[in-house]
Amino acid sequence: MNTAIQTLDAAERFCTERGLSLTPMRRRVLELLVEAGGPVKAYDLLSALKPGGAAQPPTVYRALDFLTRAGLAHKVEALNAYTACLNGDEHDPCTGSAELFICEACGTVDERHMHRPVTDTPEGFVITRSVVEHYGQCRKCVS
Amino acid sequence: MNTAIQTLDAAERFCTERGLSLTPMRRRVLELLVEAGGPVKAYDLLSALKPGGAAQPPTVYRALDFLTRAGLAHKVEALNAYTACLNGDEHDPCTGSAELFICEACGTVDERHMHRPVTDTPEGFVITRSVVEHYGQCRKCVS
DNA sequence: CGCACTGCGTTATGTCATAACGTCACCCTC
DNA sequence: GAGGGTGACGTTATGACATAACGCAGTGCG
Repeated sequence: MNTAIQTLDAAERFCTERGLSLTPMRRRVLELLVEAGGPVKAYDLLSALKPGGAAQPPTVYRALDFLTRAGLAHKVEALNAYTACLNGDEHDPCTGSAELFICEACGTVDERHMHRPVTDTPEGFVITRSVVEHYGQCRKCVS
Repeated sequence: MNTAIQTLDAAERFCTERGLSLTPMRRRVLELLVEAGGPVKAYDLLSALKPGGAAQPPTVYRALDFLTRAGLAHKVEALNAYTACLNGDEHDPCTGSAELFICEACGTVDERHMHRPVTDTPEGFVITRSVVEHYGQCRKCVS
């Protein structure tokens, strides 16, 4: 799939612009996330990494930590899984929180960024991070 | 604290009305959640249960499963923790998804129910369950 | 009684994540 | 170019979260 390569290149640019180093390890993990096109478990990434040298859990978790901090990936909290953060072919990683729509039938994740304000906030509450995940069925799987 | 007893009684009524059996074990776990006033880890509940007979993980997880299905408790996904679902003194457990505001300073959870529609849904996507968790600081901890 | 069902005990195991320490490469500065 | 700081990663071990699978007791019902 060609888009994967394009977005990886874009990710590379994104990192260099910001002084972040997208090392081979990190790039490889991002590549796996992009190829998957949906949430992937850390230990599945680990297995996928094995062929080229035995990787250990901390290796993967460090890469995921980097990618999530950089905004190139998200953790899907309710699944204990991780997904790449890409906006189509134009790579423009989200800066804040994202809203995820996860199809429980085919596993794909549709990502939207939160435009809508949180109107029902308790008085004086200051939000620093939000987790918004919707589970259900996508258009294809409903029909 | 008297409200705890009131809400537990209310929970009891709530269950009997619906043909659910709030057994001593389940009631005890709910009681612990209410007393905590915030998210509690499963293994912390387990420790709290120990004094009166050695409990094992499945015991707690079964109780939590019952309570969450009944709408008397929620799992806080991003914390791997659980919290009681109580609306003040009047016990009226939520039927659908809740929106949680979690103070990272004092650990309290403020629960709101989602009145607002999700406007930015992908076309044709049918939502069956939503996880909405906001992290930050409550009014008391900000100042 | 014989049977199904529910709740819970018990043992064992599976799954997810991180602590702690060592090594190497890189870069900066003197 | 020797010393020293830093960041990335390897490695070992362990901690933290969750469930599978089986058995048994109590209850309700034909």
